[in-house]
Amino acid sequence: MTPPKDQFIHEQSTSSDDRILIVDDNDVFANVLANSLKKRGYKTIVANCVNSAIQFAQEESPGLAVIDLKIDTESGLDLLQSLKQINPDIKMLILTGYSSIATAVEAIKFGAIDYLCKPADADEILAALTQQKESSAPIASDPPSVGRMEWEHIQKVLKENDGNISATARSLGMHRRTLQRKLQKRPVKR
Amino acid sequence: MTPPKDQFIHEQSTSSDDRILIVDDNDVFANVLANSLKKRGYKTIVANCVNSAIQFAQEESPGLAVIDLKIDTESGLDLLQSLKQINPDIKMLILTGYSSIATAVEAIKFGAIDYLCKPADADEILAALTQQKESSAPIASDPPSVGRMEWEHIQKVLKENDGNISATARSLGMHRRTLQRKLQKRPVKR
DNA sequence: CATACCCTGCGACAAAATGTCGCACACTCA
DNA sequence: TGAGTGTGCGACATTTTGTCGCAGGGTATG
Repeated sequence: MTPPKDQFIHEQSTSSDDRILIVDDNDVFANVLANSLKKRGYKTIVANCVNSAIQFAQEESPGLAVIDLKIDTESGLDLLQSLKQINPDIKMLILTGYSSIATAVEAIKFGAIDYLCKPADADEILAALTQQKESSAPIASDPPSVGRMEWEHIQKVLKENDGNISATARSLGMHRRTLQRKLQKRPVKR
Repeated sequence: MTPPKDQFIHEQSTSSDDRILIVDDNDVFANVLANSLKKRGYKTIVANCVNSAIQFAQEESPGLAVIDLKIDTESGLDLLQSLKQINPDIKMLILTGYSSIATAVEAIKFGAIDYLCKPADADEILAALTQQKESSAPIASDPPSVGRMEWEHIQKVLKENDGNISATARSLGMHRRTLQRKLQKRPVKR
């Protein structure tokens, strides 16, 4: 219901700020995100590897980009630089499940506008991309509770480990017993 | 915004790159660090509050600065901007025990050269300040622990609420007392 | 200047969650 | 068949929360 902007974005130089390049080697994730963004009135371009991302950037010159940190064996950080070279005005954002302070610092240095951790919903991503800091901020609904956050994260890692509870616990640095108990409990509200 | 690209800095204008301003409300820590840096041939200036830091920056115009994220009740993030105004060429670095991606992103955006977590030794700090670091992409192999995830999420929401603890607790559906306790604790590693 | 509100730090104590050990049992691979 | 790994779960010591409550600071407002 809410078309993108309504303010002062007339001069959008050569690139259009309503075309978003999504780069993620996980097709499912990329497409889900693409659809969410489309619903909000943006055009999306999905790339699942660095090369096609670069190609699309040159051909379509999107004004915005959402990039995974780890694209197969390649680094989203490197891609940041490539895209910036192609279009110095592009607004990029790193979105990752394997976040770390070190990579966040590098990402920003390389010109990323923000660095978000999965899971992040489309609204959050758009807010970061369009840098809608404050002013009229209609206070987006409450953020997920910490419990919800934890649950999501556990589920994600669990799937990465093919449901192996022991491996998940190790990877998360948590005791298997505790993980078991958490899994038995509530999917957590809110 | 910070133009991430830059290499040769011959003209070091008015400021000298061998004078380091250290800002930390913990005198013990500040002095220990100061001594370590002195041993390595640098001149140091220690400030334990925002005001004196600004004053020293104006009087001594140091070329480098190591700033704690939390200086008593004030934010090192704000100080970054003040110092940058006084001397646009200053190379600043945030050093904190309460690190988070949210604050790291802001620090870099505000012009910090790097963002390190305590404990960090003098060599590490110098390497970052003089930008001698190997610029590789150390993408994590394990996902963040649930504890880390929680910490990051809390920090993000806290930032959205301008540091208001009560509001953050409400928005997170968590008890204020509990939030306070979590914030006092150090963020978990990994 | 009194009053009302909201935020903050922190002590105290019971309730709930987690860390740890340990054991039984299933399954797979060489 | 033995070694290695995964799973479910009981039991119990520790920790971490949930709650109350109080005191102090800051800020509007009548």
